[in-house]
Amino acid sequence: MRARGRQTMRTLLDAGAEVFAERGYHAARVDDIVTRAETSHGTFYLYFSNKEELFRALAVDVAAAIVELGEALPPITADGAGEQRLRDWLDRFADLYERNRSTLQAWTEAEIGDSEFGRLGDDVFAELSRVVATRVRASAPDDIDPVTAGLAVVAMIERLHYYAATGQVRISREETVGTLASVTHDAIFGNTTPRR
Amino acid sequence: MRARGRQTMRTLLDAGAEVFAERGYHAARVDDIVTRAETSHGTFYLYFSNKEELFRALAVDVAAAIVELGEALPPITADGAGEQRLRDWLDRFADLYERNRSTLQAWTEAEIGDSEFGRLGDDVFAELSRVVATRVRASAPDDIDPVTAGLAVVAMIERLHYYAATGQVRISREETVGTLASVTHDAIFGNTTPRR
Amino acid sequence: MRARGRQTMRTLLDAGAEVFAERGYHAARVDDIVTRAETSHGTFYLYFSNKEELFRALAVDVAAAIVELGEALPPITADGAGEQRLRDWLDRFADLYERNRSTLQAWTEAEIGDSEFGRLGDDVFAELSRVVATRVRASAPDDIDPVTAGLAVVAMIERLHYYAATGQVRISREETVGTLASVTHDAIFGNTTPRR
Amino acid sequence: MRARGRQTMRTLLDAGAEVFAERGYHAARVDDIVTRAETSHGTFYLYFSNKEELFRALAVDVAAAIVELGEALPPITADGAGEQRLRDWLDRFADLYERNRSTLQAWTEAEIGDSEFGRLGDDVFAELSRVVATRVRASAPDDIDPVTAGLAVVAMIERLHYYAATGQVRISREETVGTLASVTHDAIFGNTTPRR
DNA sequence: TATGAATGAGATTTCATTCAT
DNA sequence: AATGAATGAAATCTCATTCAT
Repeated sequence: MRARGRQTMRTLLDAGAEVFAERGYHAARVDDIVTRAETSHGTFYLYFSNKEELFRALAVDVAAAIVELGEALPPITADGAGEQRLRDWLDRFADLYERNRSTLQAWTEAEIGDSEFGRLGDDVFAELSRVVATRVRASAPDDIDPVTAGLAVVAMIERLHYYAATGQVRISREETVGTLASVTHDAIFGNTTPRR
Repeated sequence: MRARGRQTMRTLLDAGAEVFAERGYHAARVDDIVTRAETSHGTFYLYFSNKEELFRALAVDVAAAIVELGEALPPITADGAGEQRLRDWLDRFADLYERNRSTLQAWTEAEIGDSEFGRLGDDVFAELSRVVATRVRASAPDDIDPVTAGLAVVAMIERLHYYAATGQVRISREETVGTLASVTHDAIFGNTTPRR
Repeated sequence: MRARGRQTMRTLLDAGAEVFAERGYHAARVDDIVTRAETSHGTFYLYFSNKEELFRALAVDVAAAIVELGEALPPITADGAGEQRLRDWLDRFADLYERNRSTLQAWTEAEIGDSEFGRLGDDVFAELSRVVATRVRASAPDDIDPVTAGLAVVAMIERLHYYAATGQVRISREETVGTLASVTHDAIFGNTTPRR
Repeated sequence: MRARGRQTMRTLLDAGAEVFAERGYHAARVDDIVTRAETSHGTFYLYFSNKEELFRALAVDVAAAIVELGEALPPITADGAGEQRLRDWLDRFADLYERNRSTLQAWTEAEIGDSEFGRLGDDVFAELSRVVATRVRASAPDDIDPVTAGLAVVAMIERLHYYAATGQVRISREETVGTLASVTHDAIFGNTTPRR
């Protein structure tokens, strides 16, 4: 594939991301995508064998970015510095979510049955949960599984962003990050800030 | 509607719930539903004006049950008794999720764009979050919004069940409930169990 | 399937046979068939999952008729009575070919690669050849295989009708039957009619 | 056209012959041909204005070879020497069929409706039939048309090779040629070999 | 002379919904 | 109250051919 081809593919991917975000995965039509990309159906099928494959191409990239970010999660300590590091990391997560809002939103909808998306999503979540687990392990009570606890935290982080992104609730980015940092840190180390 | 009609409607609702669970809202075909219900297309449209309406009929019931359960959330105290009450409530939530697994799973997928499902889901979540917020308020640090924190917790609870239900991860019901109780209680009151 | 459904299916089969005959298997469009049958695409796919399946339905019937006719091939003797019986049988074959002209013509075109049509055609030819072989066996020279000779004769019969039917050559039905009877009988028993 | 151009054209013709043989005329894609020829769509249309023209280029050559072979059919006599000459000629026909198997196989499928291929094929068959007719004429009974009889024989020869070539039946080349020689000679002069 | 990319007309297929009985 | 049949709009996908370099 030459430069022109790569450019066309890029245009299609971008158009796809936009359309998926606007209309959702299922309601998105290949026709919408090619119209947005100002190209033809024929060209679309030159690069992707169907809508699902284009989505997978988007999802794979995002998955890689999430895993990479997961690996960058720093050790979290019980003190204020630890909470700040957590907050910084969550800020980067928010960046990533914002940048890939459309794909992540559509992912939820595509993730049904035994599609590959599901498995891809699993891998990402499993990886993230494992990383979080290593941070939780040090402090978790004996009777709960750190990996499950990690998964719960990851689920919370992802879903709150999802609700914020879809506009189902109206929360600012700062609020989202701040709340998650506080709740997560408390969940791990206990609530040490002064009560009202 | 006579007894026979009610029976037919019931059969269709049950069939719909199963098919939605298996294939997801979008992939579910009216044909799948009527085949499962051992009836005909004609009959389907005698009771529901379209696929969406059948789903709404399922969703409305579940939504009411969730709101009702939310209202039953007892005051949570920092001590062991408080955590036990939280655990008991989460147990009932697990019951509810299990009983309506199919609808709740499909809901996620249907919840896109500006459909009524989304709004219905919003109401449910908002209501639950508000209730949780009243419990969180007492202990949350000054700088975070209790409603947002409540929403975060609710998101965590719902999503972990979702992952467990779809089999994307393999966690037992006990583990799910236990972890959620522990993490949630810790998030609110701090981790008071002995560290390893 | 009720009476109405059977009628619709019949209409589609008839329309298919006509269209295949007129335009050939490959050039035939589902659209041509439904237009001819005065029905809709939707209805077509209610009865056949694609063009190929409709053709197979036609071909299976014809195949059965040919095999049945093959079984009716009487013992052929060297005398004039034998040739007359052969001629009568070829007349019935001509009837059958005429009645199913369209399908048999299209079959040639569809029969390529490893499609099921090919195998179906094989079975028919093999069966016919075997029957002819039993008649040839009595008189064939030692060094040739009666089944191969039977196949050769069957090939000749089928192809001559095909050429006559497609109009590639202009031969009357009488001429076709007469020539085949004479040539086939001679091939088996030797040319006993007076030379010019 | 320079040497390089001729080479490219040759490569395309060869690739076309292979692909037509494997997949049949209709199922053959220009894409298959250019991939096999390790060249591009652009180049294909530089040498042939369409798929049909490439096929015609192949067919014309084969047609000429068949006509030429037809003219080489020697006078056939009733004695063993005559049958041997016939056998030798059929052997050359088998050579020709083998060499051009791919094109001849595809030809059958392409020959539909009023395409030029049909007419090309007609000419070839007509020519062959006429030649065979001159050999048959001497011995045929009064009531059959020698040209029709010739056509019947030609049809038999061609089809038996076709069946053998497509692998629809499993006959060796020797068996094919032997059977055709025997049956054809018998058809013309009567069966003179000793009966079993 | 060669080619990768683009095209778009047209084919197939699906499926929610309506109809006639 | 029930149903089998029909519909057709809209979606997906294919591929011979043309274009720009």
